Amino acid sequence: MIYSKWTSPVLWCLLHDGRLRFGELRVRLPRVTAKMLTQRLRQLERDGFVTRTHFDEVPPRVEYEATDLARSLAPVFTTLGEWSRRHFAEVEAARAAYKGPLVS
Amino acid sequence: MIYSKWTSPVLWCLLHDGRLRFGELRVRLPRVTAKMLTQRLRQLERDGFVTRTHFDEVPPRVEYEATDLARSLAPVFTTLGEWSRRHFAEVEAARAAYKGPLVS
DNA sequence: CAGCATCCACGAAGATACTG
DNA sequence: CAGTATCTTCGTGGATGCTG
Repeated sequence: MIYSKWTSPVLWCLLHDGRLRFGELRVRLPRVTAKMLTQRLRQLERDGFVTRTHFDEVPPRVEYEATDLARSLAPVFTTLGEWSRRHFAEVEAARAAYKGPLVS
Repeated sequence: MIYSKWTSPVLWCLLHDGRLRFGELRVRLPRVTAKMLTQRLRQLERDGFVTRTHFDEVPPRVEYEATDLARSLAPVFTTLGEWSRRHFAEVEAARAAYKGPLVS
């Protein structure tokens, strides 16, 4: 999950704002393409993190919602965020002080 | 960090087993190539997570060790591990039950 | 509106050969 | 032993066009 670029942002939106339509997610994540958004949502659905509800209307409406399994990730997000707030400045300091060969 | 394939495994070895030589890391991570191991170690050094100690001997000896900054990541590893132990079975169950289109 | 199909760009990673 | 150099492979992600 973490390894894919847009999974966390998508999940974050659904955890934070509740049930959302495809287009509403696009508004919240202006840089994501429709293709990638679809791919990530399918994967999240397959893995049990979101539910997809399709309404047979015109124009079409599809809503996505985070599951309890997704909500169980809250401590992971919290711990990562805490670490970042407390320690990321040290990373930046190390980078500024680094004198060795450039990292590819 | 998480986004790169070998960063976590390398860091895990150094946090778990202490100071290690380049070759000792290769033994613990048999699938990593020397090139990638070097790249990740350089990046970890640049970002302040490991120290590199070079001994001017023949044959050469280089030792890597996790810093306090690396050790500060312990809660992140713990939380992720806890989540996995408690919930990964649910992901596998969701995958087994999934009937939709295959995810690229 | 919510997508799918197609093609393309790019960077991480792998394979292999060589070296101080 | 601990790398470096070079080439190739692979997969994510981006851009564009089309459709029920």
